[in-house]
Amino acid sequence: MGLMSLLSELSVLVGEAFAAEGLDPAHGEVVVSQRPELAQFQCNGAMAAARVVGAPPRELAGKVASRLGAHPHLAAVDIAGPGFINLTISDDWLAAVTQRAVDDPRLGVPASSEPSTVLVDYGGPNVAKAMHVGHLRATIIGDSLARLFSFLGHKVIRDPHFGDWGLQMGLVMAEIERRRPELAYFVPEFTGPFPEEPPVTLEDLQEIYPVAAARAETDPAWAERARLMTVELQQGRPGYVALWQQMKRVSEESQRADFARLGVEFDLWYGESDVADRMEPLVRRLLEQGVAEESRGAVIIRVDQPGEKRELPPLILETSLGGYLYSTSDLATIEMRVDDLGVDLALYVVDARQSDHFEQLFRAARVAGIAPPEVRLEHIKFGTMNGKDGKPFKTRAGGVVSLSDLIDLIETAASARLAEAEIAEGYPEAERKAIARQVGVAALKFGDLINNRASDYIFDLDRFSSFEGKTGPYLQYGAVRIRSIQRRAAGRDLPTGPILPPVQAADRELMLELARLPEIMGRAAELRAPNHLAEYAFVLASAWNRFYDHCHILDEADPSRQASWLSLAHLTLRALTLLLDLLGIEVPERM
RNA sequence: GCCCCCGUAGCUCAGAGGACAGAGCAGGAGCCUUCUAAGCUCUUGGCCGGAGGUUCGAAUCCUCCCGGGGGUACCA
Repeated sequence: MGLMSLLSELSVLVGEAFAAEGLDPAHGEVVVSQRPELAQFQCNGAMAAARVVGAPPRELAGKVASRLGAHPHLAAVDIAGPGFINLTISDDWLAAVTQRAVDDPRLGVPASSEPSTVLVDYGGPNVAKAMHVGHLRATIIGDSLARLFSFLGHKVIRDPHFGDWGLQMGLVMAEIERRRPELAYFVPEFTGPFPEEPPVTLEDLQEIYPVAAARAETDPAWAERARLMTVELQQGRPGYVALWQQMKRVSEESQRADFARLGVEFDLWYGESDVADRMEPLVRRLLEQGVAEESRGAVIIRVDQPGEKRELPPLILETSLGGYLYSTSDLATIEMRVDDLGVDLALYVVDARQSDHFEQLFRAARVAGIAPPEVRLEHIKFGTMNGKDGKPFKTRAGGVVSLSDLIDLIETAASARLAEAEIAEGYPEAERKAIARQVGVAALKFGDLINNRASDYIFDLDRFSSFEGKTGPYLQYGAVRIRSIQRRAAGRDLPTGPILPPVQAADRELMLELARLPEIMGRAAELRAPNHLAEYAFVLASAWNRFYDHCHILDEADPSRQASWLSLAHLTLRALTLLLDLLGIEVPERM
């Protein structure tokens, strides 16, 4: 039996008391108290249980409480209100629990007893487009979830799933053709060799794509041309494939650089085109099986089952021109992920606006038998990042803000803040730059991840770069303060020692906060909600900062108390560093 | 029209059916001869969009309404 968390142990304890009364031990679930001035923990089960047996809740709570009263781990057991059982644990036990975390490389967080293969599909860059603010959320939420599931013992596969095979390719190619029809790529019978150098730079593509997208709106004939070019690319026309490969290379270069600045790495670098070979056989098979059908010249799968509450249009697999869509590649990608990668759980970290698409896609995957029932497919949806005006975040000129510009903005703000701080003055220039980068990225990521992912949120550079209060840098600052103490303690050869029972509110509360780590991680994973990690990291850092203020470790006269506090500081740093790592945030040595 | 998401303090946002609804910022009052003040302490501020319902108990679940956003067959 592995380590149990404090809350699970308490729940077992109270559950046994319920069982002794002939009731379901599940009623014994213990949670952190909502009324800290009354108790540390509470159990609400007596009210529900009382209903089952038809007894007065307070009376039942009293019976359970009297069975718990003498337990050596508990310092106080009270009944309050309609039948709350309030619990306060003994300081001795709290110290023992904290010591257990100190001795555990996993800080008391158990690894999953049923490890799965979890694929996280996030980032979603498109060929021909540099990443912009819209990619920020997908990237950092997905990255955080990937890190969390990995820490919890799952096999995680990170895949950005490039958009590289759809109509956007035809649109861009058609626009390049319009401007430079003489290029070899467009000569019908020519099969190469084609020029080594791409005919377009990333800047060109940046300019071309929006123009092409707009032209498709106003010029139907031209749009048709783009569709046709898409189909011909998918069918392997040499000139288009050559051009496509060059555009892809140019785009990927900048995207990898953006991901690198955010400290995000992937295990696979797959895109839609990587399942190109599967699409045609898949569509044919589904037609043969009668799962797919022809309708209005296209091949579709109807996804409305009898009894389905949500009506949805069919999923289109093949256009009337014979082209494939992202629906097709998404379905083929599910097949690949299930058959070749053995995925148990796939998390699609994609904008909430695509929820209909994923509902259609997942239903289609079920009816087609591509995803067996035991494979879980989930759309991890998130809201839009808006500007101060509540509308999608734009530059002053009204353009889309590129991801690298956004990172520049926040790093510049961090540099400015650093320049104001007298303590940073003596640092070498290189270190100051590194700190500005780490602080900037921390502010950006934490500012995003602290929000519930489902809601839209407002990005306000001034607020994000104040670096005070509930921000990424606040957490880094807390951790850095511990490092500073550690350096000084090492300089004076001060040892760490066994955790002693707390002597005041500040160290007791820090220990209590640390004991919540396992439940927080479990909940964050279950809800796929990094904001629970972020919120807890802030609460823990606050508890540390209070402790820092009230308990002066280096001045402590009692050597064993000092050694205990040093251990507590070490543990806090490990917990903070771990949490920040799960949020994708680095901790500087000093700042 | 239909479907999905969101309306919580001046602002930005949390909130696991439970006890008087929380945080950060902003506003007010304090704390640097002591481990980094990017910090700490205290404080002002809310009929949780509205109306019903379920429940011992609802910001949380259900229904309707109002307001905002998004999506709705060959874009991603």
